[in-house]
Amino acid sequence: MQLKRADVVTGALDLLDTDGLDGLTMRKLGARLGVQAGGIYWHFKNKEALLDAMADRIVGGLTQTPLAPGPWDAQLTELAHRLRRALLAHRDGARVVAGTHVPEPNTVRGGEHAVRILADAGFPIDRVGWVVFAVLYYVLGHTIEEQAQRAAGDWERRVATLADEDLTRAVSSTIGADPEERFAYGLELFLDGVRLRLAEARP
Amino acid sequence: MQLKRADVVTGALDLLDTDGLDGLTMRKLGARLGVQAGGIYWHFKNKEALLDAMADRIVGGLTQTPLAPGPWDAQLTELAHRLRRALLAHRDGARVVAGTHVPEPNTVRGGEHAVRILADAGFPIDRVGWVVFAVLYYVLGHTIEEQAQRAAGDWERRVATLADEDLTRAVSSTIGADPEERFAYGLELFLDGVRLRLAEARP
DNA sequence: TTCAGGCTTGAACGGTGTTCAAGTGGGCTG
DNA sequence: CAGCCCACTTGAACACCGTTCAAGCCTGAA
Repeated sequence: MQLKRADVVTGALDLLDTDGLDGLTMRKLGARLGVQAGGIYWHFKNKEALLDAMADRIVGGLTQTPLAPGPWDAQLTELAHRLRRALLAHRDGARVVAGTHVPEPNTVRGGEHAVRILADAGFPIDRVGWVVFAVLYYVLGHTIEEQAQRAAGDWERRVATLADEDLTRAVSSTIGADPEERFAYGLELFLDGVRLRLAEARP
Repeated sequence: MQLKRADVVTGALDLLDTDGLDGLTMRKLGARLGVQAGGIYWHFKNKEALLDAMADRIVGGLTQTPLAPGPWDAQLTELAHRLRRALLAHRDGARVVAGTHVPEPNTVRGGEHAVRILADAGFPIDRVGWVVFAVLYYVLGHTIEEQAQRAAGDWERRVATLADEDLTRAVSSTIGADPEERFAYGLELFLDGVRLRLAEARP
């Protein structure tokens, strides 16, 4: 049985989970697949193309099970949470998805979903994309940081040297918080703005 | 006159502007500074440390001129726009700042500023950090994409193949929009959420 | 003028992504 | 069943990367 395109992606995601994005090397991937490094280039013209395929696989399950019917804001919240969970499912998943912006099928499908939710809710169509991208930036940024545990330690060390008490409390209450609760909070901030504009836009 | 730490950072930012982050190489930087590549390691123990210093320089001017007195939301808006402009001032500036999360002096100072604005406005202190980071993720994400012109062309090509008309309009009205206007719009979405919570928190 | 030490050299090391002619082997065709 | 085709793999090379380090240079102080 020879290697198929999908097998390479699966192996690459395995390697990503064990070695992280910085440890994801064509030679190591070849070894895991029982293949020479150069052989991978028959399936993908680039490492970047492979990363794109990995990103698409990561966000693949997003629209697998249909969203429960309900108000638009509940649906959008659900979609954002699904995205975060999909990113967290693989080590450095957020970095992989953020780093590759060639829109592959699953990515497009996810975006389409988000657009339809807002459009159906009556949101001005030429602002829908602005909202979707803004939320996307937030989700990616939050999740990248969430997976970067590195930063937390540095901030913790730095916060001890701070004179300002408000700053100290703000930082420590942030790095000590439950990530999911923090994520939901920031998302809700956004949705408030969307609700406001939606109320203005329609009777 | 020998090389000083600050000269290396200046040269690195010059090279960043001409060659981009991916073209920023220790050997090329050495050539620009009239120095062998290895010599740079006397000033910075790492390329990462150099990138940290570059990031700090990029956000250096943020709190240079004091913010005009006024309501908290105007000040926060001004700070966010300053950050965006600072990131845009150098090629790939957003990627450089986003990629390095070791908090150096200027970064801390900027965060301190944002925290104080919200704290002085009466925002619950243990939620201030959440808001600041959420806004930061948005600014970085938006500006990275803004500097990645690559993506726009890909989306443009992809949008032609889309069946859904709403999606087509949403995408084209996004990539065709004035980036600054789009940036301000997304930021305002956030601020609406903050205003709402501020109104609830105090009499 | 001498000396110390801040700064630089030059070469090497191990690793990276990528290319490509040459080979292999599994499955269809005659 | 024989043979061939071509999808796939090899193995070696290429150019470049970040990083290290002994050895030297050059400058400013004594």
